[in-house]
Amino acid sequence: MPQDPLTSTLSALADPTRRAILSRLVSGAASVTELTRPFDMTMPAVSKHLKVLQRAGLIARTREAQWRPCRLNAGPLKDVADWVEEYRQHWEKRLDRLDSYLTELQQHEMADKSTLSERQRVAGRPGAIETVRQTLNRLAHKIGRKK
Amino acid sequence: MPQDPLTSTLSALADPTRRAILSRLVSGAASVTELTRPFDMTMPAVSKHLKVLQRAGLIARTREAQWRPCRLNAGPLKDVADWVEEYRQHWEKRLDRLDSYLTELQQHEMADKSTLSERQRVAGRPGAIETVRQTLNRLAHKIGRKK
DNA sequence: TTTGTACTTTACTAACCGGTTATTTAACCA
DNA sequence: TGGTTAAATAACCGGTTAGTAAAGTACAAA
Repeated sequence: MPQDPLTSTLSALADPTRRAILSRLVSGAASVTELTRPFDMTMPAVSKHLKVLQRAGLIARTREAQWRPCRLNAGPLKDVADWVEEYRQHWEKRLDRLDSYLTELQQHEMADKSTLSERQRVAGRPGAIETVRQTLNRLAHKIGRKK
Repeated sequence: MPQDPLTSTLSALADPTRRAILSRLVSGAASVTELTRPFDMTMPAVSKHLKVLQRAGLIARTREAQWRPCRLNAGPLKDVADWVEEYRQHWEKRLDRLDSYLTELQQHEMADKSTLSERQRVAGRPGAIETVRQTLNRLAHKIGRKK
């Protein structure tokens, strides 16, 4: 079952051994033996990691006599960078004070809602403050970071 | 066994459902029921995903009567952005022609090496071209992208 | 042609993952 | 009090993953 590219890239990266391999390949192509050396691990294990990286398109392999050197292919990392970039405004604390103030208000709004039994059914749907927050987010997206 | 933060963040992101949850939380806090709605999945399943996100520090949970609203915490995403940034020069094809030319040379170098049996033992250790490439990489790092 | 080197493949195991149903906890409401 | 709702927890299941040891493949060296 082929998963979408971003998922397979992130899965490949979600392993410290594989990230170390990529970081080694920054300084140039390397054989499997050489890639195995720094790890407390057998060669077949590294061979498997390489297959994962290859299926994610993060490395390319050629044939050179009895060696099968790997070289880095960073292309898929751009997708990761693009994905994470969407969240930059959320970790840079640009509008943070206002945002946490809205969070406060929102909690009170939810609390108020829950005292009205009839309204309970629509709990979880955006209220007025939520709407303000969304507008704010869109605004921040526009002015904060030009795509 | 607690894995390092970057690993647990990337593992959490390596699932389309969890990424969709994060993207939903951009527009504000949400209850588990609300987060479950868009998916063809039971609430316990989503609850598990939320636990993974929480352990990675990507969401925070509070208590509001019988609801347990989640809100986004993008902090750990900065680490991902920082990690991937190290590879930007490798997907932007700035020095690409020169790099692939060096790759060519390097392959010949490896081939030449393998004709000298005595030198075989040091196969995989950087040769002259590799050294050039490393210098080039460091240079590109300095001029290509100011941290 | 034999030997050695680099690597892959196979077969296996233990742990983990993503989902399920059923049960339990906790808060609100009538 | 007893009933309803939100969510978590427990127990389970099938598929995947990360490792191993051992056998197989392909090329080079002597």
